[in-house]
Parts: sequence; structure tokens; C-alpha cells
Amino acid sequence: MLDLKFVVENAQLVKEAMGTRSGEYDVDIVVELDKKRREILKEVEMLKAERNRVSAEVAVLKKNKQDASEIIAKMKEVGEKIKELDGALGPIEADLRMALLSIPNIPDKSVPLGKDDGDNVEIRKYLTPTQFDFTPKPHWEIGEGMGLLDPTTAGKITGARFTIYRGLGARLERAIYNFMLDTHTQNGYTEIFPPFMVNRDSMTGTGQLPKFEEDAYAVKNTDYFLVPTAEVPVTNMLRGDVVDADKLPIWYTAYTACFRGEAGSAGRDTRGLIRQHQFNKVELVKFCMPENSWDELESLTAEAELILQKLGIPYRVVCLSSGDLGFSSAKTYDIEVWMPSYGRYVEISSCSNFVDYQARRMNIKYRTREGKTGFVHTLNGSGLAVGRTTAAILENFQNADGSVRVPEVLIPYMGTDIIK
RNA sequence: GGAGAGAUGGCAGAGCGGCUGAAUGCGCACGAUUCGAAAUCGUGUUAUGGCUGAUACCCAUACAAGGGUUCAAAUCCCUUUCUCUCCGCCA
Repeated sequence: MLDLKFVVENAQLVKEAMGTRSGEYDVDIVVELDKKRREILKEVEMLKAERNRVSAEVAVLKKNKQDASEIIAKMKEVGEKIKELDGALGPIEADLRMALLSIPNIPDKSVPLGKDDGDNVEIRKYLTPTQFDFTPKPHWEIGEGMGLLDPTTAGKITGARFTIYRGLGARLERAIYNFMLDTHTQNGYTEIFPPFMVNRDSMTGTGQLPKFEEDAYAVKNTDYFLVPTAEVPVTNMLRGDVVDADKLPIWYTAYTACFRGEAGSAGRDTRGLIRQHQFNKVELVKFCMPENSWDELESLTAEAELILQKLGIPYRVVCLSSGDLGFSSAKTYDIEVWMPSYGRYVEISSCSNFVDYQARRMNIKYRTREGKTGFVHTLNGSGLAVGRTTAAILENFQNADGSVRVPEVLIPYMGTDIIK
């Protein structure tokens, strides 16, 4: 969340920033609630100061065995008044927090202004779109044709938007996330294997709640949620902590299955691995000092790109426009992989700098040697979405005879150089 | 699932109705000492909110979280969460 003081003192600026995003956000309500809160607060704090003062007098009287019943009776009234005002304050503060949580991050100055993904700006490109001297097949045809992917049986045992991987298909998926984890740990990331279920506080900490509860899978009879991304458990590892500045930056990488309701995407990408309710992803998460977060965003993006470079798959990097920016993010680069069946680039990673937005929400602070504290900056990015990588490999490395070449770096993991 | 113990500052650990925002130790900062350092000595060192030009003063709040008792709660009561020990069960 944003800093309350900042919002109240710069309401106009915040409103303008919200205007560049998609969606409507109520900044005025925050200002109003804060004003109300402060009015009551002043009154109740005065009463409390009086109570504290008089209570000290009572202590002295009692010590000297003197009668204090008169002022005790008077303080009882003050106590009731305090209780009343505190009672009024509670709901206002709760509303205020909710209102503040409902306001997204302010886009960084460098973010291109725009309405939606049509205004995203291409930053760089790697390789050129794959050319074929035959008509390439989409990955779901390749996968189902060779028995690597089986959405039909998955539909029977679970439902739509699930897939069973079989044989070399399952092996390929596993090879990919092992290769990703190995690459990232060699680059200095610490591997984390977190729980796949998290509590409500964690979902709120990273911003999935309260606004997007319908996208999440809740576990019945508990207050747990299936993780929509490893970002949630991994970023929340430091929730409420004060970290020694010397220990920063912290780089974590984690594989998890990810579970998403995909509310509002009915009819989109219904075939293949692009949009599933359960998919595998390797995530990159960073915690750093505020002054380093923009450099860390560049390196994090490069580290995610490295996977596609090593695999040899064409991609491009785009900077999301203000209108396409995620709720908690100040700036996001999407990495988009070339997908022949779509005839365009498809998102495979989203690398974001949240600056202090998540840290304030989660109360993650640093402490320097000199004792100075402040909110850390948090970043994360996919490194990468595994299912989409599988799809991209099947499509970009397919041969005319229907077989699929295994990328060089995956051969040790696959035990073969060809899938047929 | 059953029985018991516990949760206090960056860390360790006292306190168990008023004089405790919190002893003591560690860590850290500054100073003394030193050619410099170690050791030693001295001083200081929580956060959030209100007020404010102010990171100054003053005021309020906070001892897992939430509620209650009381003039007054880290201290008493209730609920929840988490941790540990023993038993059971299980991969």
C-alpha cells in the first residue's frame, strides 16, 4: 500500500497517477476518512492523557493509605467516554486501511502512458520469429499427437483447463523447471521450496486480497488458499521482519505449482497449455535496499531472459504501459516468447519492481549498522512459466516429420535429443 | 487427535496489577584510551500515530493477535494463531 501521509498530503498527485492506470480508484475517501480519524484521535488522546495523569495520582494516594474513591469515580466516567470514542475510531481505521489497500501502486515516471497492452513499448528482441519450410502445428496437436499431453483424461479426473503430461511430455516439463532452478541457483539465487497453500495474511501481503479473491482457490474448512504464484509464499517469508541491511539483497528462486481460477477469461486460450487452472512456474523474488531496486529490476529481467537465450527461443521484452500495469507494481517488463501457433509473442514472464508498496503492506524493513530503518524494496518475476515454455519448445523446435528437437541445454535432463 | 509448557526490544533474557517502554547481557553508534587495533571504561541506542517548519519538545499507543475486568494491565480472565515437550497416528 501507499504511505497514508503521502496520499493525504499529495492527494492531487496520487489522483493523477491513478488516472493513468486502468480502473477507478477512490483517493478522496482516504483523505476524508483520515480527517475524521484525526479529529477523534485528538479528543481521545487528550482524555487518555488525563486518565494516565490521574491514575498516577491514585497510585500515590493508595500508597499513603489515603482515600481516592472520589477521583476514581470521576475517572470511571472518563473511561467510559474513552471507550465510546475508541469504539467509533475502530471502524473508521478499518475502513481507512481497506480504502488504502484498494489503491494500487503509483507507476514509475519511466512507465509509458497508455490505455492497455496495445500501448506497451517493445524494449528489445532476441532472435527473429522461427521460420518453417512446412506448416507448423500448434503445440496441443503435437502434444496430443505423440501422447505427451492429455487434456481429455484430465477433464475426466478433474475438469476443464487441466492437463495430464505423460512420458517424455512429463519428463520435458520436469527437465525445464530443473534446468531453470539450476540456472538461477548458479546465478546466486537461493532455492526455496515453499508450501503450496498460504493463509489470508499472506495473500493480503502480496496484494491478491482483498481485491481479487474470486481469482484464488480457497481450501474448504480452512482459511488457506492455493498459491496463485510462488511470489506469495516466498515474499511473505519476510513479512513483519526487520532485516539487517548487510544481508540485502536477498535473492530467492522457487518452483511451485500455481493455481488460478482465471475468472473472466472464459473462452480465451482454451486449447493447449497457455491458460490452465494449475500450471508450473519457477519464480524469482528479490528483497533489496531502496536505492538499488531499479538496477535489480534490470538484472532480474536479464536473469529470466537468460533461460530463453540458453534454450534458443525467440522472444521480446516489452515495458508495460500504465494502463496494463499490475496492481502492486511500479514498473513491469513482460518477456514474451514467440508462439508460432498464435503468430505472435505470448507472455511467459512478468518482472516487476514493487518498490516499497508490498513492503509497507507486509511491514518488511531493513536496519542499517547505524540503526536507521526503512522499508525494503521487493521485486519478482517469472523465471519462467514452465507450461508455456513447454509449449514454446514443442512449437519452435518441431520438425516436418512431427518430431521435436530437444534444446541442447535440456538434453542432459531429457536423456534424449529428440522427442518422437 | 490427547496432555502439558510457552510467545517480551535487532538477538538472548528478567519482570507477573500502579514507581516498567520495559532490568541485565549481546549487538550497534559516539567518545576516552592507542601509532592503529583488540581488550577496557564512559555515554547513548524501539517502533507507530498525533501535534509541528522540524528526524526537536510534548502527548498517545504498542510486551504474539483480538476481546474483557479495573481508576490503572506486559502482569488477571476469555478467544484465536503459532512454537516446544510427551503420547497416539501416519508418508
